[in-house]
Amino acid sequence: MNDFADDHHSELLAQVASLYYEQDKTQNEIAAELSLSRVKVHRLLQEARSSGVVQITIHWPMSSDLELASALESRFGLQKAIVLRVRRADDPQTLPRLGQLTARFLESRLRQATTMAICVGRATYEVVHAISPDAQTKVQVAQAIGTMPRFYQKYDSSALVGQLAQKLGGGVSYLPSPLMADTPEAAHVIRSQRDIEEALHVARSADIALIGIGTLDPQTSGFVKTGLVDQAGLERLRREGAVGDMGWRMISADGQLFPADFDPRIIGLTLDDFQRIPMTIAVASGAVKAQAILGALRSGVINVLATDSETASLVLQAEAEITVDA
Amino acid sequence: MNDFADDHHSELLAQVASLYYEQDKTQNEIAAELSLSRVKVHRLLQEARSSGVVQITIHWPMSSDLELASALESRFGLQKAIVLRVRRADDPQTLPRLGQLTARFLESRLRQATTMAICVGRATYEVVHAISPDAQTKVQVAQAIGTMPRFYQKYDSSALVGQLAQKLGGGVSYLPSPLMADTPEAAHVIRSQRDIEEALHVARSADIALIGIGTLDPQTSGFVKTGLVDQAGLERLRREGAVGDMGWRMISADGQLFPADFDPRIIGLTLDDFQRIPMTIAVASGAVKAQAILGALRSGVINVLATDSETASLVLQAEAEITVDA
DNA sequence: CAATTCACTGTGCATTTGTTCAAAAGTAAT
DNA sequence: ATTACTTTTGAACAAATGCACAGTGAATTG
Repeated sequence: MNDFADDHHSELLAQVASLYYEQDKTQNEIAAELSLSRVKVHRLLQEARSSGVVQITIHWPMSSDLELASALESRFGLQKAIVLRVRRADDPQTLPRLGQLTARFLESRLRQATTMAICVGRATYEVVHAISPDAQTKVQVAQAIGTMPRFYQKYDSSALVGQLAQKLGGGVSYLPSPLMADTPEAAHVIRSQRDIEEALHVARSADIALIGIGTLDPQTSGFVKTGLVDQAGLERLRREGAVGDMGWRMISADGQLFPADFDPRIIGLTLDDFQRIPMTIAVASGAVKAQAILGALRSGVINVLATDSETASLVLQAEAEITVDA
Repeated sequence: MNDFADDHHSELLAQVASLYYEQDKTQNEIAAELSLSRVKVHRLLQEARSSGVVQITIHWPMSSDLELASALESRFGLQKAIVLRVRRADDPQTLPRLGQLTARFLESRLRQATTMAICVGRATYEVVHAISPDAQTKVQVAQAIGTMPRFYQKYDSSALVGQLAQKLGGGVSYLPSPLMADTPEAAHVIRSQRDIEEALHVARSADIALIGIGTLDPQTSGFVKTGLVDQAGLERLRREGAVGDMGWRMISADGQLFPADFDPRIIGLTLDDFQRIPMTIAVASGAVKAQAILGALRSGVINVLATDSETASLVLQAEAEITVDA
């Protein structure tokens, strides 16, 4: 009953909105057509806007902040920095847009590549999502870390790998293993399996790697979301000097591998592996990631960083402060 | 150079649009703030709208046409008809919306199911796309027909199956075979492979099947898009009495399997297989599909039909005409 | 170099839109 | 049925918007 009435009402809203916005009629014309008063039409339009029946979206042009980019490049010796210019740091559109920008860069580099290794993550998901299916570069796509448990499906590693390979029209190398074994010994056994050894070898010998950077923020951390580490554990890691992770390898503020207790149990490429890959692209955006990004940049593992202007400023600022202190 | 200027211009457009539409400032206020004349602001807003920097979308409420639905149900002995009410038949939003509506129905039926078979297609893609990832029904998803060649990746059968299984949190049964073998003999060999026999068996014993309905219209036909049949061949099929296809099996106007020359070469469920599945859901929308849908309904293979009100009317009308003639 | 064109600008006025307010129409409780 | 209350309505006015047109200057052409 209520549904019925509601439905009719929002249908009216949509109808008025369509006449006004799509068919460019005046409120008076609409009022006459539907035999309503003009004021009523006006109120319906107001309601349509506020209730979301009419949605007005503004497509900001995507532009890079070249100044910040070259500042990052020279400061950290990067091959390339991609800095998406943003107005507000918390804009929910930032990550998809950064993905778009990064995807374009990646597409341009993929022509000369034969194998690409990828890690899961919200940011890398967006990059893969934004890759054009016409790219068709016949690049082999390799899963660089094991599959995570209980994670939101969208960011599942193997699915991401498959999707990308399909878009690029190339082969896939899955890493058929959990992300983390229960004990270091089990991890050793798993790593020594022929299939897994081979998959890791393929990933290691990639020309390009795409990874995300994680934080120790309990709201954001993939460690908490996957249940691999609890909030208390996260807090302890932070106290002991960890600032974030790259491909699930914890790093400290100075860019060294932080020896987390679970580190030997991870199945996937190590920081050294990533360092040996000719081009390692890290994507990360958001104020909370600034410290982690700084650590990642100092590690020397990254050749290309994609981020937003807000975060880039914070990173550069933090670097300047610490350098002055020292 | 030009890029730079263009970028600045559309940035201005976006800025003005944001101030006007998001921050509800008046054109006069904006003019003052950016030191432009009010007329200029007005013109920028016009340009922003016409150039697509500002996009206004109207979300029509989704409603079913229950009258048409029950007319279809009683006329063709369907378990259920889903009829999306549409205003214009050619609205590009129709298919996604129909997918949404069908997905909701499917989700409600999936709780009692253990296995679901699906066929590729634009319409079924939309249904799968609209399934909520929280559904988590642990249903096994089975690919009901082989994988097509050279098709737009988005509609690739195996990818669709994988995506759905992931959303539903259940297992997958791939059909590792091309859609069509080169000769009937080769098809026979392929079908007799253990893996394929098994995959077909899983699909056949599904509780629910989801299929699309194809037409012989050269613009729309998947046969032409995949290059399996050329336009001339399509024309010949039409002359000989075929009206469309379900899961790549051609049907005639009276709902019989039309014996196309390529039929024995297809690897996938047959019409008889689909008929034996307790609930076969067909999704199809668009005026060009009316004849094909009519044939499909008459075949008795379908238990549930999802379509739009426009197409539903055409189908009922065509049925009435032919019945009167006879 | 003048002439012509063309794209762009802003003034002034007509039209459209937004707001206010008092009256009307519901609603619920006594 | 009466009261006290909220909600909805549209007339009237104020504000904002849209448009036609004339003016400006830069670029192009004879």
